[in-house]
Amino acid sequence: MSHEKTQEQASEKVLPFRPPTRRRLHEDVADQLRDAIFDGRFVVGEKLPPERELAEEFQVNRTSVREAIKVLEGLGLVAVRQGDGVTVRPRTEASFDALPAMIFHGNHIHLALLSEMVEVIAPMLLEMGRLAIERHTPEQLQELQRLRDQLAGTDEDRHAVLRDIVVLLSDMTRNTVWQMIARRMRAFLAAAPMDVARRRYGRDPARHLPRIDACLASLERGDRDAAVRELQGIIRQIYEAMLHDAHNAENGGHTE
Amino acid sequence: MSHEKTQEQASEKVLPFRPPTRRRLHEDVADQLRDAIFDGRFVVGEKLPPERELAEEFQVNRTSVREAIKVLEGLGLVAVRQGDGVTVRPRTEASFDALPAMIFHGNHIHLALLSEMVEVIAPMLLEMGRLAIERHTPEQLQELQRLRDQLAGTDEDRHAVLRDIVVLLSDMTRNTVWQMIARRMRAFLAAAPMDVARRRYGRDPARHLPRIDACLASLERGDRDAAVRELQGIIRQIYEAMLHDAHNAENGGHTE
DNA sequence: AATGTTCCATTGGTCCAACCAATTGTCAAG
DNA sequence: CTTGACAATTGGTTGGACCAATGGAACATT
Repeated sequence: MSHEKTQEQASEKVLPFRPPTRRRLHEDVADQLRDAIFDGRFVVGEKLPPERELAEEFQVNRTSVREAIKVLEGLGLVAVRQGDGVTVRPRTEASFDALPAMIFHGNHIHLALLSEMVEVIAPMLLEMGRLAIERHTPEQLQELQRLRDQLAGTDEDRHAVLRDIVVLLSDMTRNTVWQMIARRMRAFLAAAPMDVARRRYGRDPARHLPRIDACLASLERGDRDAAVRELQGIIRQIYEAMLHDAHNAENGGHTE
Repeated sequence: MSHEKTQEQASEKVLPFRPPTRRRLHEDVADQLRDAIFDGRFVVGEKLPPERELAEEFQVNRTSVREAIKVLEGLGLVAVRQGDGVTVRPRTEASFDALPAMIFHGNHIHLALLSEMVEVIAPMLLEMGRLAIERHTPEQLQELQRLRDQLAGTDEDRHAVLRDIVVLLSDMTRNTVWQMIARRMRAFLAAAPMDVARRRYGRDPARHLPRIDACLASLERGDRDAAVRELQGIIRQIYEAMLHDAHNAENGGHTE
């Protein structure tokens, strides 16, 4: 396994160092345009200013603007037509990959959309876990135990551990597509500035430990149905907590 | 509703005209490179030839190569590092949007991956339908009836109708994320040259009509649980048929 | 021998200044 | 009113130049 040497190993033993991620001009431009679109500064169907104008506005070369627009096009946010211009596409046509930015908007959180996202992710996790319980190998189970212990530890970034668990679950399914989804999910969760909700409500991933242990125990007994039931419990717990937080935040002032 | 004028209306009354899809150079380059990666002509971790070399190879300007690489980067297929080069990333890091090309490879179909895809899509459709049954409006139900009749009709492209049904279901969920997923799904299904399997096995979307009618009947009786059960039946039918086809094709020669 | 330093070729990032090509609206001819 | 030619607008492509980061090789230091 694990011939993935690119970014996989980086999250093997995670230190709190963030990669210097040198920023390229077109990325900056793309981000600003993206935010402008989500802000509603450009309405759906509206045209962006012509490239030459944007280049002048951003004080960069037209090339950088063009590359930025390539990114937006890839995200499904705009449609480009020669001779006509660049028009904003409806949100529902956007790519999955655009969701993090749609939801986490600087300091602001799009709570309604976050709730909908959770509503989608929850059943996905359940199905993924169901398959994982069915198809895992002993080695993977051992690895899961290791992560469980990390979650109990005090030095670790527990949220990072939780994300790794999700990825491990997807590996257990032996399904490439689930693996892809889980990795995108990890990116999404990592991008989430959930510290806000966490600090306010004092959530800690470690609170899932009892249920996780119960699930693992069921697995070792060979009782897969019981394991699935426990899994359902865990996911419902996470699901309801997130919705609850979102609802509270919605009523109790902004998340800034 | 329906302020989405970009591509929504196009699929409203679908004529068998395919848009002239003006092809840009960088798209062609991107496609070729993408295929080369999926073909294994570039191994994971390997570096692509430098931009200048590729430009010469493709007989295009370096700019076009760069824009192509932006696209691949957006799909999560490659990682770009200044001074180092462009390296191929592991498949599991790829974006959802890369899946169609990963599976439908010119004349060839990646059957194993297609099976895994179906395994993922099936439970998604089920959950989507469940929510749709819960939350639909009378107008949407009426629209669904209309589509059902189209499916029974003889003039329509029945597979297109089926895709529209999926999108309508997602609209019924009132969940933006499901809507996004469904629209990407539609694109995926539309890109699928399933004619192959269809012709070989004589599948026709209309064969789902009895179950669809049963489901709609349950809904009108107000019996949502029964409707969900019928829905499960439909999805299982589709699911098993697809897996069956894939398995048969795998054993019975190539799909070319 | 091991380690740290300097230097340089390679490679992506950005810029500029043209010109090509498609789209759209205008306006005159029919 | 319709048609078709024209011109302005806007994205697409090109060639060439220079900047900036990386990684390895040669070299110096310990």
